[in-house]
Amino acid sequence: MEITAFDGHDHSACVQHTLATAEARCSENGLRLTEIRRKVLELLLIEHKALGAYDLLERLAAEGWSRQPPVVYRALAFLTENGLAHKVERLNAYIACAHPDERHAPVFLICTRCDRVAEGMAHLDTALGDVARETGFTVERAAIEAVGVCPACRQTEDAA
Amino acid sequence: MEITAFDGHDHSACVQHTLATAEARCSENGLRLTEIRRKVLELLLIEHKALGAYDLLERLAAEGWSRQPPVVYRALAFLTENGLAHKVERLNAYIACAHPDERHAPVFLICTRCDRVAEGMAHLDTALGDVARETGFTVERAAIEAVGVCPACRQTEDAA
DNA sequence: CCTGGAATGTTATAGTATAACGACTAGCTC
DNA sequence: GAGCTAGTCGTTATACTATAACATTCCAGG
Repeated sequence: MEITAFDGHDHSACVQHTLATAEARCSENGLRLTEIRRKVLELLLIEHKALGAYDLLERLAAEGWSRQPPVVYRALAFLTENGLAHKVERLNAYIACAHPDERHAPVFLICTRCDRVAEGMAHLDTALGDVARETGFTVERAAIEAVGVCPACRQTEDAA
Repeated sequence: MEITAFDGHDHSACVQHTLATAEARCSENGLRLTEIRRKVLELLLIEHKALGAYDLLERLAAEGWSRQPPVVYRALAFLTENGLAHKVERLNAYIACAHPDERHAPVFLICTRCDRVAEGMAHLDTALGDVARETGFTVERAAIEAVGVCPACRQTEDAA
């Protein structure tokens, strides 16, 4: 598993690669990655952290789009429904999917110090197997959200 | 692990027992389970499902409390901070903790058909061990939220 | 073409949550 | 018991998040 949010990495290449992947996946599946949807995904990728809907809306407005909430909520709905982004429920914020190629239950590691969010993957069987089996509950989708301290912030605090 | 939400069980006994446990825990720890906090916990226990803050507020108002949002949000903050209730982020709703005695990461099984929510427990090591180890992220709290179909609803649908 | 479904623009409103401040109370110290 | 202090509660106002509804435009397939 790769988890890049807490590492240094070539970010502009990472953005371009993910956008290209998203375009490919959409055209394969007959989905329309329209200009605004692409732009929202790009904003999420560039920022590389979770952004609130109204924060995104400001950035869209700065580039000439309308400032009406449905503008951004519709784009986010498209992206989340098609596995290109996730909502981090705990933050009421949205983040580009870091693993769009693989079917997975997202695991969000939310740093309470710097607000950055890393996305890992969990296998549902591992995380939920026992519970689901005992209850007979059929899991359709799941997410794990953990709050804590990322390595960088921990190091800073330990030094202090 | 006991998971009672999808079973039949003696509900009034279950409510009384949990309230008694909560009182005991609070007095042990020097916490004040005031009248309104106790009432909110009782409402959550009686309903045995996730309730929205404003839904709770209505019920409180029906029993003579003020209808101002802070009334219920403050009680909910107390209950969630002290492990007596949880917020189900996915639903913006609150539910009494089903396992107040044990330190755990809650696992919510949210039925999309009947809206009932069952709470299981996960061990953080199991659910998050790999991810946390690889990244060096220090997990403070975590929750798993799964949406799907509960056994009762599944049976109904299979029959149809 | 032209037409039907998808996407977008816009207005309005619904739903969720907290800031801020004053009044009151319980428990503590002297 | 008087006075202090921290916590709790009542209230007003407001901030933040999200969607309903409907008109208009776009565009792929017939």
